[in-house]
Amino acid sequence: MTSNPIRPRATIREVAAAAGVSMGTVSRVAGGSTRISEVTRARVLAAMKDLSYQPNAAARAMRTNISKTVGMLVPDLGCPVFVRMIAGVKEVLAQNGYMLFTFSSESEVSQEITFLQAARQRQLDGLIVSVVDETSAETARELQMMGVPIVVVDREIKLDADRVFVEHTQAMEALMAQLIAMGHERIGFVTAALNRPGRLRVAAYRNALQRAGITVDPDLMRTDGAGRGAAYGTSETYDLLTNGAAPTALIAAGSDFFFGALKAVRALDLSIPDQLSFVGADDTELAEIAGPPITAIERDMREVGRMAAKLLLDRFAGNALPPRTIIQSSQLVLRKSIGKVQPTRRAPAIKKHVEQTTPAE
Amino acid sequence: MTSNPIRPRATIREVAAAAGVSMGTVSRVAGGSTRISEVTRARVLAAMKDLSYQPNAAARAMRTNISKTVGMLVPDLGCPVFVRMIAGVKEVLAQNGYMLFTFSSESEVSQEITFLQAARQRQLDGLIVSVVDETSAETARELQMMGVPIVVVDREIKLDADRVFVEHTQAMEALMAQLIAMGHERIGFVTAALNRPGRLRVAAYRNALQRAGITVDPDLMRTDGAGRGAAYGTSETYDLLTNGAAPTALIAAGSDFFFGALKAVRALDLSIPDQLSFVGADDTELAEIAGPPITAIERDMREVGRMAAKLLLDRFAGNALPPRTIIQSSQLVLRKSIGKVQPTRRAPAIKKHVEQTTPAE
DNA sequence: CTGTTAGCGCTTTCAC
DNA sequence: GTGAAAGCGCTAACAG
Repeated sequence: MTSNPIRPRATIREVAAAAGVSMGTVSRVAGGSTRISEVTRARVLAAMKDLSYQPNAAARAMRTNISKTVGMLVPDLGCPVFVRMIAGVKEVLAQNGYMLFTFSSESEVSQEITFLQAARQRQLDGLIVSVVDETSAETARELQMMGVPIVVVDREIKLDADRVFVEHTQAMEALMAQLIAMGHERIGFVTAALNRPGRLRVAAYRNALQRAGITVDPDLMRTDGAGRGAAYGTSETYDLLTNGAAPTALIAAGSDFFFGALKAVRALDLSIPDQLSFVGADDTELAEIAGPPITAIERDMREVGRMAAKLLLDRFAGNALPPRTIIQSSQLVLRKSIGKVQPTRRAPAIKKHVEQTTPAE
Repeated sequence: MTSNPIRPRATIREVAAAAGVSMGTVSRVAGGSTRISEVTRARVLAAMKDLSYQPNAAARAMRTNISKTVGMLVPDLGCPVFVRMIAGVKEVLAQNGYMLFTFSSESEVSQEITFLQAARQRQLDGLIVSVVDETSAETARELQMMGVPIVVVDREIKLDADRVFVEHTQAMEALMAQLIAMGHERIGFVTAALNRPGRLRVAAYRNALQRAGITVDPDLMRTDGAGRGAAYGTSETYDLLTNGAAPTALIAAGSDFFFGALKAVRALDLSIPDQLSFVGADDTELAEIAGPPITAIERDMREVGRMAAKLLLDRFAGNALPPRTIIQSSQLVLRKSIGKVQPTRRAPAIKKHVEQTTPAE
């Protein structure tokens, strides 16, 4: 029990000396090799514990080209969708002795590039990525050069990689069918159509309307929110609800737009669903707890994370099949925030944006 | 522009050969040394780009003992408080060329230990930690052995390290004063008192009551939520509000208890603030957007993150002063969820827990 | 200003 | 079953 909190970290050489064996033997014990006598193994283990030895990962990685570390790139840690996915990834990875290195790009391509370069420098064994912008050539190039297995989550980019996709169309169509059945014809839609999820949802929105014989009013579609976050949800919702013929129902897809749109609805003091049917997406907690509980499109991102991790582990194990794609469903969860369209439509009272925060005295 | 996407990563030796210089020269260029002629620098840079060279971080770290990487340990990525702190830390670190390696322990000490060991193996240059449990001896031991600068955020653990603390007492006392002034005497309190924030808040709660001459009713205090998350908030709130003499006001401190408690209030269909004054903490977004907006204790965690990162960078720069402690204030943000106590107190109607989610047909 | 060289701590043949 | 030795890719003296 000689603990040396000051002295620099013990090396394999010191452990070897302490145990009276060679460095090679210590390495074999550390690596879990079987071809070691029980007595020496015990002696080495004791020495390791005594010196609180931790193998130097850098040295090991340099020798073996294996870091037992996976990198995960997400655009935003403030979005519950990604937080859940991270939890799922970590769950599977931890069971297999891998560490997860999570990085949020804060929705900036430049940060994304920085991370990918750092990942390459650190020889991460694999990557799970959900990029900010599918169309970024720079990101694509960086990804191409990684030289390690990659799993792409819910993004369409040209890359030799496994994919986990979410099925966005069905839930969106179910939602539209529901709203249309309730008599809604003017349905506002706030989202970002930059990437796969938004693109599919926009397509489903248009298709559903057309199929129902309802003219698509471009003014009701605010699908340019990429990179603008909750503020876009707030401003567009405010605009939709106060300018001209307001929609009778509003869909805000994406956790930030969901939040932002709800904020505008609160500021206008509209009652849900009496004055406005409101639908969110991607934030189960908010949907459950807002007053009233809000109908939303949701998906099991934890499971998506698990799947992504498994695909990656499979590659680590040497699987060399062509890229695979796994598809995970999403659900429409009905809550109290939508209702039949009122026969008499009111034009919402135009109020000023209200600061709802009063500082403590 | 000879790109070799297949070939393994270029080494410094290949770059040297391509540029017709020695490895040492390449290393100097990569390291940004000034003592290099402009012509050779240009040649080397060209070769690097051509081979899309990225220095091997493992090799570099092994040689220099510097990884330009900081580790950050938080208990829960689902808590907005930590997400904001991470953003602040990253902001400052990125400006100084450091990468941030974030790890969530999912409130499990065992995961925390795993991370700390991994951090030691990877020679992270420093750590910013918010531990799950201040009393965990195992965590303390692990931290002691790190051998690199550490900044502790809002936790009281015996450790030779810089600290950033949040001032919890004043906001809590301001809140209690406000509630008491509104006539509340039975004030429920749901939280976890395991760590510094909870402990201080509980103390402030008691003190405020005693100072006002109000007997502290232990049955109103549910301060054992550590590790039990939102479910604890829900069950205790439900219990408080349905058993015996219900409180007229309820404080749920901690983002998960805030959420959980609000869920119970929704299930009981109590109107805020008419039937119950309700106060949350640590989740500004939820507080802003719940119907009605909810009075809450909040703090600028992004700034806390910035401070923590600066303390760490200061140590990297060689500052050897004794440990410092920085204190960041917190605020009581008044919103519409609290009000004067009603002269006639109703006993809340006892209802069953309601599942509020109806699956799509 | 630039080339040469000796390791950093570890794993992995290859002998014994 | 164990030891000895050769590097992995890089940086930091030390020469020149």
